[in-house]
Amino acid sequence: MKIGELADRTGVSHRTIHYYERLGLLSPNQREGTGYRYFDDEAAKRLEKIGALKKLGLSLDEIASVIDLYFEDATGIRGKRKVLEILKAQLDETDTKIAELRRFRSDIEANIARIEFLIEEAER
Amino acid sequence: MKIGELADRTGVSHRTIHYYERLGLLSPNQREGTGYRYFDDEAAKRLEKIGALKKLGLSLDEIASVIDLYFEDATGIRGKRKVLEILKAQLDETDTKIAELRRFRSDIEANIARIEFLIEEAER
DNA sequence: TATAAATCTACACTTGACGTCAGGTTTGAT
DNA sequence: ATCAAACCTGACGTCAAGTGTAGATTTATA
Repeated sequence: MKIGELADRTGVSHRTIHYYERLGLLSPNQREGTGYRYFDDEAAKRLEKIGALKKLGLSLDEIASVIDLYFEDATGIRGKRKVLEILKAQLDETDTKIAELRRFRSDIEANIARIEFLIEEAER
Repeated sequence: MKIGELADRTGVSHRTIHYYERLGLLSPNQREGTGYRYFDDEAAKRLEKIGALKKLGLSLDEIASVIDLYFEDATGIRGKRKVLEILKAQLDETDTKIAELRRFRSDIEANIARIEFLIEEAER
């Protein structure tokens, strides 16, 4: 598919796709003589994954350095250990983030309880 | 305490503190004739909370509009219900984010398992 | 009392992540 | 064949979130 369709399907603007390409986050699988970019379905999946990683707070640079891990094919065992390392680091980071969110969550709950108490008290 | 100490204690640069003040995220509790800013302990807590909210992905503008909820004193029951609403919305948001992170986490785990399998296979 | 360190204001600069615009090429529909 | 729509590149603009710098003032210390 061409860039327009990819943009429509993913909700990512074509200029943003250009930009991501320049950063090495994804690349069209062929450009033939004409200059037009042609993408396959994986490109759409990559864009989705990029969005998810962004939501996690990763910068595009950080994403660029890990995105390929999610789309490696089964061939090429070379470097797999390193991939494993990086993935495990990501796992740790994710756990940390979850823990932080949990703490934040109970903070909010405490605040809610406090306010609810105040309201109740005021109503009596 | 003066801005330097606050900066040291929170790890937020004095320039950033100035910047936050301009955005209405926090304000020194007095400035007397001299022009120097003097902060109390609450300022440090506010900076911490700002950091937490940023980590949740809130913009400084959004933070400015909710930060006070966390530091309201017990007086003034007026509007408490609204505060409650906002806090509950935040709670929901937080839950959503936690859920997203969990999904992301199991994604990573799946990838780790896949790669581990590949390595093991290659070693045999 | 001198002088170095901390602080002030105001303005300019930076970086990341895009968006806009202009001028040119390619494609698709008639 | 033509002509609009889609695409290309490159340069510039923008917005958020800061950071840097200069010149002046205030405070702390020897």
